[in-house]
Amino acid sequence: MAPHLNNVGTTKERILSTAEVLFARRGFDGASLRQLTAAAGVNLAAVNYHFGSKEKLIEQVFRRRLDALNARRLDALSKVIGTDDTTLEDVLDAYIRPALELSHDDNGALFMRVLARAFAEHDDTLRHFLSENYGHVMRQFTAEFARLLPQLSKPELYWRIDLVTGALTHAMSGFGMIQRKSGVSETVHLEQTAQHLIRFAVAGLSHP
Amino acid sequence: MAPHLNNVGTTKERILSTAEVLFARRGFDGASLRQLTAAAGVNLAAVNYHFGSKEKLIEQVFRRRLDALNARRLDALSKVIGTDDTTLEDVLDAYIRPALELSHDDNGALFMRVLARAFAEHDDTLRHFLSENYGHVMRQFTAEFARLLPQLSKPELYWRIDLVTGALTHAMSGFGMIQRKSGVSETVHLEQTAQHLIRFAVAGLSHP
DNA sequence: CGTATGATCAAACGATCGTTTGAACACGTT
DNA sequence: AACGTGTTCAAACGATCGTTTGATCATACG
Repeated sequence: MAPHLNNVGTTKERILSTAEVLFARRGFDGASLRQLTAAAGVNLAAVNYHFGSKEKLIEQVFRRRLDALNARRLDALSKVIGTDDTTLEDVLDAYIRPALELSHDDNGALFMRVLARAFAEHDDTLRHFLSENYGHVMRQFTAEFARLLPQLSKPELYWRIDLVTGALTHAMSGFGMIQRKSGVSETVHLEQTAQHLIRFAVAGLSHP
Repeated sequence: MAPHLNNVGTTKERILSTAEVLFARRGFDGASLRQLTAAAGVNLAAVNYHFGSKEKLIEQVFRRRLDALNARRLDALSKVIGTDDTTLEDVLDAYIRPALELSHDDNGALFMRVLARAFAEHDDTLRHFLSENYGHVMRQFTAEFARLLPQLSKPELYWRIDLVTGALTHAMSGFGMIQRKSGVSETVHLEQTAQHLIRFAVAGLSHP
C-alpha cells in the first residue's frame, strides 16, 4: 500500500479533503504542501495549478464546509420561527444540530478543529472572510435570540451569546475532557452532545 | 527610535516578554526567532544561548505566567473552602479572577491569547506539559465543584465543567464580539467581565 | 598585568518552505 | 494524422527557517 491517505475522486477533491485532515492535525503553517500533496497522491504543483496558492486553498476548505453548514442552519431556523410558540431550545437546536451533524460525515469532525484553530489564530483576513460571507447567519440568529429574550439588554445579550459560542466551539473542536466512550455509538454520542450543549446554552442565555 | 519593542532588563527577560507579545500576535510558528530577537534588541543567537532552543523558550514563556496564575488560584481557593457556607460563586471566583487579574499587567492579556492558541493547536507535548505541571489545580477545583453539586453525576459534571472552560477560554482570549468600550476603564471592564463569566458559569453548572 | 569566564556578535550551515518553470502526457476535435 | 486544450510531472528557484560556529567583548579574579 502506497503511503496515500486519499486516492479517490478528482485531483481537486483529493487535495481538498486531504487538506482538511492535515490542517486539523498540524495547523495551517504546520502542514506543508509537500506533506499534503504526498498524502493526497498528487503532484506538488497541483495545488498552485488548481487553487492558485496555499492561502486560496485554505479559503476553499472553509467555503466548502461552511456553505453547507450555514445553509442547513438557516433552513432549520426558518422551520422553527414565525410561530407563537417558538422556544429558545428550538432556535439553539437549529444552530447547534447542523454543526454536530456535519461532524457525522468523514472528516467533518476534523473541520470543526480547523475552525477552532482558525479562531485562535486571530487571522484578520480570515475573520473578514467569515464575517463577509456568513455574518448574515449570525445576525439572523442573534435577532431571534433578542426576540425570545426581551428582558436582556443588548450588551447583556451579546455577552451571553459570545460565551455560548465559546462553549460550542470548545465542545465541537473536541479538545475537551469528554471523549466518546467505546460502548457508545456515534449517533448516540452525537445526540448526547447536542442535549448537553442545548441545555447548557439555555441555562446560560436565560438565567435571570 | 530604533525598531525595538523592548529595551529594558536583562537579555533573558527581554527575550521572554518580547516572545510573549509576538507569540500572541503571530503564533508559535508565525513568529520567527529573527523577528523576535530584532524586536527584543538582542542578537539572534541569544535565544539558543540562554534557552537552548525555540521550543524551550516557549515552555519558559508558559511557565513564568502559569506558575504565578495557579499559585494565586490555589491561594484564592483555600480561602473560600473549608467552611459550611461556601458557594459556587466563591469557587468560580477563585478560578476566574486570578486569570482576569493576570490580564491586568503588561502583556498579561496577550498571554491569555497565547494560551488559547496553544489549546487550539492540539500540541500533545504542550498538553502533557500542562497536565503534568498544573493538573493538580484543575483536579482540586473539580473536587470542590463535585462537593457543591452533589446532584450531578460524574459524567454530567465533567460535561458542564468542560463547557464552562470553553466559555472562559473564549472570553479570556478576547476574540469574541465583546470589546471594551472606549469610555470604560480597564478596571471596570475587568469587573464586568468577571461578573458576566461567573453568573454565566453558575447558571451553566447548576441548572437542573 | 595576565587570564579565565560568560555574554554578545556577525556569519554561515543545512533544511524546508511556497511557488514557478517547461517539458511530457492524455484526449477530444478537425 | 495533426492539432489544441487541459492536466500532470520532475526539477529548480529564491526566501526563510532554527541552529551552530568561532571570533570578539566585558569583567572579575589571582
